[in-house]
Amino acid sequence: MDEKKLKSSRKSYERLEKVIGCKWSVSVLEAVRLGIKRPGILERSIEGISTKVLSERLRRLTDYGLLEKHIFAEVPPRTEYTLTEAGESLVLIISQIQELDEKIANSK
Amino acid sequence: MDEKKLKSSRKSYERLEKVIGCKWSVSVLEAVRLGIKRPGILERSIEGISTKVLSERLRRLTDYGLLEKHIFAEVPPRTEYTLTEAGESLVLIISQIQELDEKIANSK
DNA sequence: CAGAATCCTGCCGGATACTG
DNA sequence: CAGTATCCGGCAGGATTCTG
Repeated sequence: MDEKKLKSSRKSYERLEKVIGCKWSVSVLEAVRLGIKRPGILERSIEGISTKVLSERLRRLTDYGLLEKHIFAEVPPRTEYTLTEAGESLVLIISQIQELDEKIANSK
Repeated sequence: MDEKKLKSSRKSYERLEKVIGCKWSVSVLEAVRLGIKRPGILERSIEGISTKVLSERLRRLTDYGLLEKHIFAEVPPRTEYTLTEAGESLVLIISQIQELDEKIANSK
C-alpha cells in the first residue's frame, strides 16, 4: 500500500536527484540553454565553478541524457554541448520551481 | 547580459536546492501527502531514514513554508504535519520530474 | 512520542597540476 | 582547449542517547 508507493516514487526520484540535486548542475543546464556551449566559456560564465566540477557535471548530465556532446576533430580541439529534448523539458520544470520559490519568498 | 541571467536564476534556485536537493526531503513530502502526518509513523514508513534526519527535514520544510506543523497539547504529545499550498504545488512539480525520469529511463 | 544533542565517518566539492 | 588525476577540508547524514 502506502509504503510501496513511497518506495517506487523514491526510486524514480533518486536517479534524477543524483543529477539535479547536486551543486552547479542547474547552473550548467541553464548556461547551456542560454547558448553557452563550450566548456571553456562555461567555466568563465558560471562564477565560482571549478574545472573538475564542471567536467563532472557535463559528463553526468550527458550520461543521463540531458545534454548532448558534439566533438569536432580540430586543432585546437573543440567540443560543444547542447540540450536534448529531455534537457529542455527539465529546464522548463526547473523554471516552475523558481517561480514557486519566488512566490513563497514574496509571501513572507 | 547572460551572466546576470545566470546569477539571478541560480540564486532563486539555491534556496529550494537547500530544501529539495538534499536526501530524503522528497520522500518526506510525499509521505505527508499520502496522509502520513506524525513523526513516529513517518519514521517507520520511510525506510532507512533516521530520527535526526527526519526532524531536520521536517523543520526545514516547515521553515521554508512547504509543511505546516500542528501541535496538540495532549499526553502523550502529538504533532501533525500537513502540506501547505506551496507544498502541494511542489509535489506536483516533482511528479513531473518523475515522469520525465521514467521517460528517459525507458528510452534506453 | 516529539525532537534536541553528540559523536563519527564518507563523500562531495574546491584547488591545483598534468596530459592529449 | 578539453579533460583527467590527486590531494585535502568541510559538511551532510547515519547511529545513538537523552529529555520534556
